Amino acid sequence: MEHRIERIKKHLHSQSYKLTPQREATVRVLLENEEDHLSAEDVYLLVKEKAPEIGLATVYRTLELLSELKIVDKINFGDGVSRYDLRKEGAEHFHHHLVCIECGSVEEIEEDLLGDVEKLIEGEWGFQVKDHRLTFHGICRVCQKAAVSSGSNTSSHN
Amino acid sequence: MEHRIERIKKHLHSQSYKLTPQREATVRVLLENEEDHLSAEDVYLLVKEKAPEIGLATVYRTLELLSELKIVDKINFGDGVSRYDLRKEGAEHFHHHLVCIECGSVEEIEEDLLGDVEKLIEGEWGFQVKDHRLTFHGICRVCQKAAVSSGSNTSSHN
DNA sequence: TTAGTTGCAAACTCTTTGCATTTAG
DNA sequence: CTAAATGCAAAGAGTTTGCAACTAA
Repeated sequence: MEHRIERIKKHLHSQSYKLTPQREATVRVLLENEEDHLSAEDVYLLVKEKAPEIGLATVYRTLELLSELKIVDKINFGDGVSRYDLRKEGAEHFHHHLVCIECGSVEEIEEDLLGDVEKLIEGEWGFQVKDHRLTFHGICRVCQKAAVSSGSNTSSHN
Repeated sequence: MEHRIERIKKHLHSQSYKLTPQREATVRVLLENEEDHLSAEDVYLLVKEKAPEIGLATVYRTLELLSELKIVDKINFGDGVSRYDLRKEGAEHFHHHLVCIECGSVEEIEEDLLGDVEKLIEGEWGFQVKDHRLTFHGICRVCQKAAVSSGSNTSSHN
C-alpha cells in the first residue's frame, strides 16, 4: 500500500502537482475501498473520517486530477452519479462490470474479454480502439438463488 | 414510419397511456433522427419546431416513459448528459457504440459482438445477462487520416 | 518564496416535482 | 366524464467555480 502511495506521489510530482494531506487521504480511501465503486460523496464522507476539515470541492478536484492522470477511472452506471475506480497496477484496459438489476451489486471482471472483438472493430470498422467500457446488466448468482427458493416459477431452460 | 408510430400508439394504449400530440411529436423527432444520440435538450429543441408550446418537463417525462416501455434506450457517454436512442425493431440487445475521442463522433454497431462473451459470463460467473452496454473509445477513421496527413510523426506500427 | 492548493459559498447544469389546468379516449 | 397528461415555475441533485487564505516543495 505504501509503495502505491509513493508511486502516485511521484506521478503527481512529475507533473508538478503536490501531494497534499487531503490528496493523500483521498488516495488512501480509494486504496482501502478498491472493491467498491465510490461516488464523490462516498469518498468525501470516508475522507472526512480521517481529515474532517476537507471540503467536498477538494474531493471533486482530486478525483478529477487522478482521473486525468489515469490513476482512477470515472464510470457511470446510469444513475446520475459518477463513480471512481482505482486502476489496477499495469492494467492496460478498463475492467468490466456485472451490475445486478435486482440488488444493485457490482462485480468486477479483470480478465480481458474483448481482445477478439477489438481486432474486429479495428479491421471491419477502421476504428482505432484506445479503451472500452463494458457493463452487463442482469441477475447475480445470489439473486438467482433467492428467486428460486422463493418459488418463482419462471421456467429456467438452462 | 407511420406504421412505427401506430405500433408505439398501440404499445402505449395497451398500458393505458395516451398518445398525446406532444408524445407523437417527440416520437417523430426520434424517428427522424435515429442515427443521432439526442439529449433531452436536443429533443426538446427539435420538438419545439413542430409544437412550440411543448415544455421541457414533458419531453423528460415522455423520454422516461418511452424508456420504461423499452421503446428507447437511455445512454450516457460520460459527459453529464443522458442521451436517448430508439431501439431498432426487434433488437434483442442494445447496440454498441464507437466514440471518437478526437472529434466526438458516435458510430453505431448493430451486429451482436458479445454472444460468446455472454456465454462465458453466464458459465464462469453464474451471472444471468439481461442486457449490456459496450462502448469503445478511440480514434475514428476520419481522424486517423487527418492525423496522418497533418504529418504527426507518431510511429504507427500496424 | 511562490505556484499550486484549499475551504467555503455561490453558481451552474441537468433532471424531477407540485399543482392548477387541459385533454385523449 | 375522468384518469392521465401538460406547462410552468420552483425545487433537487450532482458538480463546478471564484476567491481570499494557506502550504508543499
